[in-house]
Amino acid sequence: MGGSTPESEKILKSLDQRQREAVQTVAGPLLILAGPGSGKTRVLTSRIAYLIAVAAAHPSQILALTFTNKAAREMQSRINALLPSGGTRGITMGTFHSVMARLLRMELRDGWLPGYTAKFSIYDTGDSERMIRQIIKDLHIDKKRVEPRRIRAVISRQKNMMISPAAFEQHARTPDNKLIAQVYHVYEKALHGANALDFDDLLLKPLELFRRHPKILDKYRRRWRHVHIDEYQDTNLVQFRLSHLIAQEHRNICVVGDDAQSIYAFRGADLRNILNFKDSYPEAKVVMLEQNYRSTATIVRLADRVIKHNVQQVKKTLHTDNDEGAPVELIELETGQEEAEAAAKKILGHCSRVGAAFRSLPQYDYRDCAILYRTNAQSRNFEECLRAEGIPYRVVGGVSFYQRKEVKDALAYLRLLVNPDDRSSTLRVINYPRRCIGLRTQEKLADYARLHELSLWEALNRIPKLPVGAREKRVLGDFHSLIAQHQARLTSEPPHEVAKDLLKMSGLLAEIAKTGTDLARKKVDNVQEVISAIAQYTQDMQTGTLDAYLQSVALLTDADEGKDTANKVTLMTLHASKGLEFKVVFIGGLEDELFPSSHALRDADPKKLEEERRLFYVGITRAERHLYLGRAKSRLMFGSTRRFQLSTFVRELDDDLIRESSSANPTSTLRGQHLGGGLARSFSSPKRRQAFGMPAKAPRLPAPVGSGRRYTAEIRPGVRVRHPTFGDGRVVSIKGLRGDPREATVLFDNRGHKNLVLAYARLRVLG
DNA sequence: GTCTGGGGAGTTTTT
DNA sequence: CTCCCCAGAC
Repeated sequence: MGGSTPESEKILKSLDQRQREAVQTVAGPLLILAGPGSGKTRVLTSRIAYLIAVAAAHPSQILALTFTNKAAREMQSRINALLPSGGTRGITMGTFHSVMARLLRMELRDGWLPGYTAKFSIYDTGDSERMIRQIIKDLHIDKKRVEPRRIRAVISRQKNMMISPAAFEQHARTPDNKLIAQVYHVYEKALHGANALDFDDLLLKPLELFRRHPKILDKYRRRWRHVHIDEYQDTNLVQFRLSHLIAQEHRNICVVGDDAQSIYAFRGADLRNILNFKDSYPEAKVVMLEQNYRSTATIVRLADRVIKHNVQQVKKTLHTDNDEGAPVELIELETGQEEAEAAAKKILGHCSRVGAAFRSLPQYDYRDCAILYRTNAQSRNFEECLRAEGIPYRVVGGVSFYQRKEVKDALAYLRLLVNPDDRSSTLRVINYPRRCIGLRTQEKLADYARLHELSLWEALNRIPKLPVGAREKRVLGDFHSLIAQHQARLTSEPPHEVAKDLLKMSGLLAEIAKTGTDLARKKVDNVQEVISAIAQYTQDMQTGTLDAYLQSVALLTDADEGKDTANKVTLMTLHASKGLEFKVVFIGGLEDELFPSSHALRDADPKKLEEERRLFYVGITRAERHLYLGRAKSRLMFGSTRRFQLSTFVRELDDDLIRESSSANPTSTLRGQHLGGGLARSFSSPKRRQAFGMPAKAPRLPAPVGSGRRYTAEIRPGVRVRHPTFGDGRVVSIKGLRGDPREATVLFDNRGHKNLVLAYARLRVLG
């Protein structure tokens, strides 16, 4: 193994001693405990390349599980770069969920799991919730008592812990849990009846498959001789069992993770996987990677101090040889808008030629900057400010392409083609667009189906027998033949052609286009894009089937879409930032109840608080050179302005770690730079503001509305405004503070009076 | 039975 | 703004 070849030289060249040790351990269990910025992705990719180049493993023997699809793609291309001869094709790489979905698609063809076919639908959280809502209705449960959202979460948690409906029912003590157990039962049956798998099933079903059919397990044990799992701290019990089943015989399993970066406990991630790795693999070699190559010493020190406040953790000492770098700045301002402006100014300071030159710092690209926040809702302020400043940006998450309503509707039609038993999709489109199949008729259909243990589609196959009137039979028949016809065509014609026709014939495209607005056109374009995506995906007819497309699309996440090639500032949640790095990072909303979230504070559960602190740690360690922490003293939340205290996470830190600063005016940052180590005071108090030549009162909410610099403050009675769908009109009255109106009554020239919530309606002031 | 429109509520994080 | 619910019109 020690033999040195040109390829192994190349692979090992860029690594330090510890990293090399990890890479060269090619057999047996290996646990790599890697701090942030320690080059763990590099180690993982080098190790895989090394296995292929030096240890002569065949690529197809390698299984590499990543946290996101994007990480898998990146890893693939990095490995290819290390192995100029190529030959990496055949590596099984992807997220746990996507790899298992592919496996199921292969194996379910032969009916290994009764009732499921290879054309199963994948239900996302929304679909699951929809099902649960339906079940609650059927069971006549009062929705006020246990809301569907919570039920879904509880059920998911049980599935993550491999607790069956029966087992959950046995241990259910509270009336709520007894109710949920009941729903859980029906939910599982409904999924099965719909030939559908939720996210948890994508992992549970392979487990079941392996248990029931040792032959299949054996096949994969022999196939995947080298198992790699990245972000191991965020795996759950099912994932542990799965990987253990595959690896326990050959024991070539390499896991990489950092307990301090575990931020997905709410989703079932179980730290015991990484903490107790040695229990399952006592002979495991452990390599600690503690040197940080990413961030300045200042940032590393801050991260280290933050995480020291957690009791629950493996002792690790982060260190770095990097330079001190700039101080971390805490920016305290009055409102969320000002905070967003400060972020924009800071970014301009780094990315504009003037700003960078003034500070005699290297000029960065927009793509080197990121704004991170706790909740998706916080992106709005930042977006508006960046737009007003003309700074290009992209928002990761939020409403991503595949989450838009029109896209989901289109996908529901297509899912129905592939898997007609798909109940959630049926209910979604059976009366959309309107075809006179009302709730009563749907109920009767569902009742009939339940009585005879049929799926909705199977019930539709027996329309003459349904207990509905003649008119209803006709409309149901029309719907049935619409789907059936296109389904038949799918066997002989290209999928995108069939999809195009179905979306047209169903009336969906016309329904979306109906209003004729710009927004409508955009929605139509989105649906067209789905059709072209299918065309592209199914070009390779070997693997590119419509069902494969639909299944892969269900597993796409916001973090996967990013085209990093575009020179734009990245906006995303702290969760989505995991694994990424940026030269300049701005973390916004460092206030109690926002970050840490109210949930973590309210429950006074140290575990939850510690997870939030780890999230802060993750955010801090994304920064390579410059880190800014933003905080607003009051913030608009749920429609009213509330005061917030500085985040516990900042208060608990020693003062010398962070420098206070303010960028309420553009030069203050620049000035602050020349103060050296000294403390630039916060500009938030009137006295201080005046001392720095600023108006004593903080300017009132300059909230830009829509594109351009239109502020809600300008909206007052008598003003002419334009609405994207209602056209022009005149403001009659406003609700809320003067200068900070919340709602406006507008008399439109063609539409009469409308009440508009300004936070949502994209009103533009005319003139 | 079905459709329309007004009213009310909704925001942690996500494979 | 979007989703859901409910009353009342057709």
